[in-house]
Amino acid sequence: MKLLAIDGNSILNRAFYGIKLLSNKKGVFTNAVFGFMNIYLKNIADVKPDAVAVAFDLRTPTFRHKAVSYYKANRKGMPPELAQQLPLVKELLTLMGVKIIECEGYEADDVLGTLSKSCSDSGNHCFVLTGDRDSLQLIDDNVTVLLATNKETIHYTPQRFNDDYGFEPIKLIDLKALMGDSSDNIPGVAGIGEKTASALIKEYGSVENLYANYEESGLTKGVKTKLANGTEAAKESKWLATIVHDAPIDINPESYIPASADSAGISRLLSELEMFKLLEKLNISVSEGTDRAPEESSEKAPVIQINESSLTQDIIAKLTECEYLFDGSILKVRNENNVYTTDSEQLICDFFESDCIKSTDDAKAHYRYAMAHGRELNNLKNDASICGYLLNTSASDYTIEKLCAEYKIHYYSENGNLADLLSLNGLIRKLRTEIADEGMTELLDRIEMPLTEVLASMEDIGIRIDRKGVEEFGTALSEMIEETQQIIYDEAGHEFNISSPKQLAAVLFEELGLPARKKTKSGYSTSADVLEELRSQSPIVDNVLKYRQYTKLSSTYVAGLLDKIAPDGRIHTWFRQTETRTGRISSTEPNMQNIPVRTELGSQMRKFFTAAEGKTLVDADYSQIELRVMAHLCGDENMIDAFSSGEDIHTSTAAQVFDMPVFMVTPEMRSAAKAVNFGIIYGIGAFSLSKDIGTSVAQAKKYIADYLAKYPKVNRFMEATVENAVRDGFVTTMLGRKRRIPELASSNKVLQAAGKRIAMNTPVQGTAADLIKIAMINVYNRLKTEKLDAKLILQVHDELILEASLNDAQRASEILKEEMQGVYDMRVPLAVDVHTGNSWYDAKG
DNA sequence: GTGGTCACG
DNA sequence: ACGTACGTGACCACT
Repeated sequence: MKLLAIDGNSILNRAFYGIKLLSNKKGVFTNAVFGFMNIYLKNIADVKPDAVAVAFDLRTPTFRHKAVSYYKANRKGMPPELAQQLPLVKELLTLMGVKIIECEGYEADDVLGTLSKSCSDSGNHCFVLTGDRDSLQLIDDNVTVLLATNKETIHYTPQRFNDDYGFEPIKLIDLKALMGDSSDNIPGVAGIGEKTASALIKEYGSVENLYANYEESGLTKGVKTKLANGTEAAKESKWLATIVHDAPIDINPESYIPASADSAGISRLLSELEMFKLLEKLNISVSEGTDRAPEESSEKAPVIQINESSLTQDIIAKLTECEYLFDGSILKVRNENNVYTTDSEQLICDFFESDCIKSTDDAKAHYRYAMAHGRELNNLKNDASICGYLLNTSASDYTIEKLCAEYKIHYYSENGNLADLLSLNGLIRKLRTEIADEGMTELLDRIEMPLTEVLASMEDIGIRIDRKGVEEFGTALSEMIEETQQIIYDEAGHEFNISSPKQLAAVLFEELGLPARKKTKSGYSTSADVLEELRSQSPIVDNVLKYRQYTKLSSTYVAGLLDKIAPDGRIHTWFRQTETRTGRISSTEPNMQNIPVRTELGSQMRKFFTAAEGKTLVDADYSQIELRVMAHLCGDENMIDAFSSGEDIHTSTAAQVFDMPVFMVTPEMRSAAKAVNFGIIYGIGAFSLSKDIGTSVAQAKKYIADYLAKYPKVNRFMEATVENAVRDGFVTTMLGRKRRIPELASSNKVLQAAGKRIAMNTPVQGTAADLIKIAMINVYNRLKTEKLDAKLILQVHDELILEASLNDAQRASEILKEEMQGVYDMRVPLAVDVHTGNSWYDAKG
């Protein structure tokens, strides 16, 4: 039979360091569990073993075994992020019916040594799965070592080992006895490294044979002396390097045939860890682990007896409260034990328009449906995914099934395709309770739910685009690309793929010998900031930068946008409301929030976004909203005064930091102050600031210190925010939006520092997001109630764009400005710039 | 699918 | 010793 013997500690280690730190919403780290299971499942599929044993180190206070005695006792312990995952993996394996071996005083590799030896002796085949090359000594005809590396798992048979090392596997012990291994505290022979050791073993076969014969050999004097001095060390090291094969464990492979798995237990554990992909891979549904929800308590059976019937006008008229789901063609409404379905557009719209209080999922799509049919959607109070998002902005998605698992609500999978609909009631009630507990009810009712309708309307209306103009721009770009490409080929002396960072790096840094500064994981960086520094050294650099700019415009903007023009000649982006960690909305297919503006050439794109015939665009953007939010949140008088005076904030900051009157501030000083202001919002760091403004780190440090001295409450606010975040594990915006920050619980300094920057930035960015969302809702409602021919069509974080009839544009722009400025009572004024124009380019002012 | 790069606020 | 500012999405090369 086939036995798969796994070095649990080794694989867990590899998993932990190979995958970035992940955690569930409670802050439990999960990356090692995730990685371990991936490696485990992959190898189970490859090997198809009859039996599986997973060995873990077990160290006890009373050291009985050599390896533990003192040599390994001083090894660095596991970081806490990994240590806390160890019991989780053991629990998971146990639930899966997999046998775990822990033997007091022995390490995992000793257990594997024992198991593989006994398998080999009894004619069974053993596969040893580990990340540790030490175990390669166990290889023989009946023992294959599966070495897990970052990329792949290498199957080490005797043949493969010989190909790699040039001697038999068992002699790996002798190799280590000579060269030593610092990570295992094996001293080896002083002065003998890998190359010499390997040559010696290839020639002499073993430490013993080497020492019996080396004196008379033709080895150099130096090597002979080293060997002579290391006689004892070699013997001791060989003993240390030898994996034992007589650990007191059950060696009968039959004992390790897995027991049946506890699906419910696995489902519960993995749901808790939010590892839903893994659950899927194991063919277990999340619902298997969910108990009946407390709300649904025991008097109700899991299967609800449902009366299904067709939706009718009479039923709609009688409904007062219900849950419904709608996939775009079939509407399913639930009320008590009744489910009503229909595919009639008429009935669907009538239902949407009815007074019934509604709960659903994906509200925005339903508003769009209603709008497309010229109808309304009334009294929609709850959207499960929006609720889920408010409670945890970091999840990858918010399906009803996952939310049920996460919030321990019974998921009615017994009821087949009605599971989502029947689970919705309990789920929404639970999410509502949690939202209330966390003080986010207003955020949900006053901002996020009303916003779904606004976003639906914006998507539905879209923005007109001049297809012909874009096509012509594309043609011009193509010619420029062609031309630039040819020049680059000439300068390089040959053709290559300029778009390949790898090939470009080869040309620039190897063939042309330009100095490479920054490295990436896979080679030298060719990013714009690196190239910028090299511009003076070769004309090719400038052309590469041009090529990059042209191809970016051509592929992402010209081709990308042409691809998204709808039959009505307009672009209908998708606004995502449950995507960002901070509370901003995002835009996809296409992304309308990153249309070029910063360069002259790029900004030409905006000329093609226009108002329809007889209409105009009105564009309003907040000036420095994030700094104003900061001033409000921290209450610093100096900063508030600066904004209240109407002075340019960067100039004013420069005057403060450089301690001089405003009229003496030079453009350079203003620009440095601007960089510091950005730094303050992002969670300041001297290194990055110095790079940004091209000064020394010391100088940057001084700027920051001077800044914080002038704005003491900014400093205090930052410190308090981080302190609270570390204590609570989350930060909050002005309107109560929360973001968990698991990085703060990490023991990794780099991650911790990142967590602190997130803590400093999120309340500012998130509050600005809250404010513009409120403004959007108010603008939308004002335009509607005042019956203006003007509609919101785009939001770009601090900017709102309307399409208005020429008649109503003036009034609409007044409303826009008024609502944006007056959105919230702040300690500083909110300034808004408004412009009107036929194209986005013109309306941007 | 991931990493590099670059567009935006 | 190491990595280096916050938040996004799209495209390309490469594995």
